[in-house]
Amino acid sequence: MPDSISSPPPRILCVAIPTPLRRLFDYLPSRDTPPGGWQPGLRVRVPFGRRQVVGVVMECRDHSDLALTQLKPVEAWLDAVPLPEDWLWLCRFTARYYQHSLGDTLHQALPVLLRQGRPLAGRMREHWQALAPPGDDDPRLRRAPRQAELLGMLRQHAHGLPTQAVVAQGFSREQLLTLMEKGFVARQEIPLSAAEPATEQLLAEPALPLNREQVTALAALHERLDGFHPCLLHGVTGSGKTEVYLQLIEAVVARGRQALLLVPEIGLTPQTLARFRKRFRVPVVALHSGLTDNERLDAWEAVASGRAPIVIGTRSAIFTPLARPGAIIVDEEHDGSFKQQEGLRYHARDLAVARAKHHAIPLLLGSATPSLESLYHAERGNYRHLRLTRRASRHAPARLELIDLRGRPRQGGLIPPAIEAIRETLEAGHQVLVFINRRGFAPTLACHTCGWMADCDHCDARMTLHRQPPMLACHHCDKHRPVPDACPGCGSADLRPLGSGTERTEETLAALFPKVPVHRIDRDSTRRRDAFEQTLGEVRRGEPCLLVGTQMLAKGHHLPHVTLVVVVNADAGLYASDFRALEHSAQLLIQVAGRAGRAAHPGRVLVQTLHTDDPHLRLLAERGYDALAEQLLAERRAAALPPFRFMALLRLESPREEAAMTLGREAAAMLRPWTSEHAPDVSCLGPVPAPMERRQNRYHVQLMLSAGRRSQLHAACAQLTAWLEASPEARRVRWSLDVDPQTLS
DNA sequence: GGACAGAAGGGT
DNA sequence: CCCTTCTGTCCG
Repeated sequence: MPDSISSPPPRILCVAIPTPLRRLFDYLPSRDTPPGGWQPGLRVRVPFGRRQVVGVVMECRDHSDLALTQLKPVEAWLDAVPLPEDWLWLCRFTARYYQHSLGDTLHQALPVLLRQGRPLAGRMREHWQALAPPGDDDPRLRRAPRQAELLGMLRQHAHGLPTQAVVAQGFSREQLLTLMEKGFVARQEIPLSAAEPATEQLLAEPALPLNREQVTALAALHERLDGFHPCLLHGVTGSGKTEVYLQLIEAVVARGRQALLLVPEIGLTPQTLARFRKRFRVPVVALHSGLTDNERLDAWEAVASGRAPIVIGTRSAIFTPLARPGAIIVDEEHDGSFKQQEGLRYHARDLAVARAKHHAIPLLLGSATPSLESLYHAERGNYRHLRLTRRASRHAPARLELIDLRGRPRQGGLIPPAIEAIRETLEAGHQVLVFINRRGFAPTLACHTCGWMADCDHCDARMTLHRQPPMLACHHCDKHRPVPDACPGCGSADLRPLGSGTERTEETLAALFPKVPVHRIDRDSTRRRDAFEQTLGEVRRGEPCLLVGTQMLAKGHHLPHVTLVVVVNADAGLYASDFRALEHSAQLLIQVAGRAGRAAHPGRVLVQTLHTDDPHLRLLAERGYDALAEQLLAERRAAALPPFRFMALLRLESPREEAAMTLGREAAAMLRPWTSEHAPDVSCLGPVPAPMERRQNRYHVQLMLSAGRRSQLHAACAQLTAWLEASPEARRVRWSLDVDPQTLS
């Protein structure tokens, strides 16, 4: 030890490392000090074990609990300026709330290139400007109409355009390069941080006129642009929620602030994006899965620097740093895709609430079928409840008509009255949507001689029969095998598909209505990236046709010529063990129903069910989603389920059934006495086998914690994760904690 | 989670 | 005897 009186104490850097370990690691500063000194939020490259990783400095201290000789020095600093403060806050909050490793959280919340240690400052961007004076009949362009068009567009932008904007208009970088060679345009490299030229006019096209309800909702939002003001915008399909978002964003941006809009995974369509880009003259940054790593970093930087005032993105966009936060909007807030279902199991909508509160800015949650959580908050007055009940079209939303499946012959899952309605609709020159929530040809293959069924070898599940291409596939693991010619059990050739999936219904409909095109829309038919958009484009032209699809079709897409929706089977969610199943299937039914009759014609929705007398289904059909939601909330209250109690689920999985169960029992045995002393409000249920215990040859077990108070649940979760991290048995079992689980499966 | 080390199994 | 696979350990 050096003389501690004469030498200043060495400074220690506590660094968050991308590892599941829930702790920080101490390092000595490198010899080279960053220009602004050491401070939290700087990325550093550090030795970790036998490799080098990128970490983030979280604290600068004078002491370490470890001996100095055990500490390694930082290899290099990667940022001169710390990562954005609001982003660091959000990552800290997320890691704490979801009991996840901070290093891992930061890592996931960072664009790939920043994870890899790429510098953030000093990035350049290509910028293109038209050079030549207007001379439209230049011989060098006469045979290149696209280039002429591109040049024309560039001339309209006195300040020039970045490559990204040009590509967004449907031109290519190659065309720009050709124009440069011909001397029509000049290329410039400008620093990304250079401010965008100021736009005097915010709007590129005027806002749409609002109806009275929209005016009231917007006025309520305008009144409170400062401070945390959560609002639930509860509006039926087609009532103009998007226009309210647009005009709220306009107000936010006009005040020099930024707006963040979160949309469900399949909601970020080119149409949606086009609507926002057409409205505003300022840049609208879109964050979706199709971006390259470079584009993603550009977008991140554009928003973090404040250059881009509007961001639209899916779940992970909640982690975009905002230089001047002005409002957060979550569209279709009930949508399941906002919850990440593996690793860091965060809910983007819930983080949006926390973030808006932290920034003291308005929060707008929009939905036609709000989650019970949000309705509960609205009822208690925690959220302001804004309603839009009127549709833009003249027609009221279509009623659900329940039709009885019992004792009726089915063709591709459809019974005669449904087929008859389809025929009438097509003959009237309209389009039909058939909703069936199972892809493949049939849910399984069965032997009619011995009762054998195509079970998956690796899961407690049946294999789905596919025809295109023919195979048996398990939808819970990636296993597939050829379709057997004879029963593997008894050798009989009498193997028959059991039930219907999208492929079979498509086939049946094609046979029943040979003159009408049938489009199937599911994950299998839309593998190719543009296939879906292409089909939708064709459907929007309005010729009579049949659409067969899974929930991909149910959400968000505007299908103005569909006047009949048939739901092949509404029963899946009615009697499921999962306590949210009813809520989710009601939301889905209403969403599907919303596809019918949006424009000139009224719509019909036929719902096939074996349970026409089911009280929940009848309530939904007769009195609508809000009435059912009211009822479900009362049931949740009586059963002490969320949103009346808070929940966390410990999931354990192992190739050996006993290993997971044993660890679950030990965890419960540790937790029960601990909670009775420190968190008496917490109850601990289980461990029990998960609903589908075996998946991909791994056994799944769960332990459920619930509490009336968030703080006590949180304390118990912290205790549990700490115990698991220290437990030697836990290393042989894969475990994860799901705070506010969306499903129990 | 990832990298590695040492132990265990199995084939030539 | 060597090579692959499994299991346990540590990470500052």
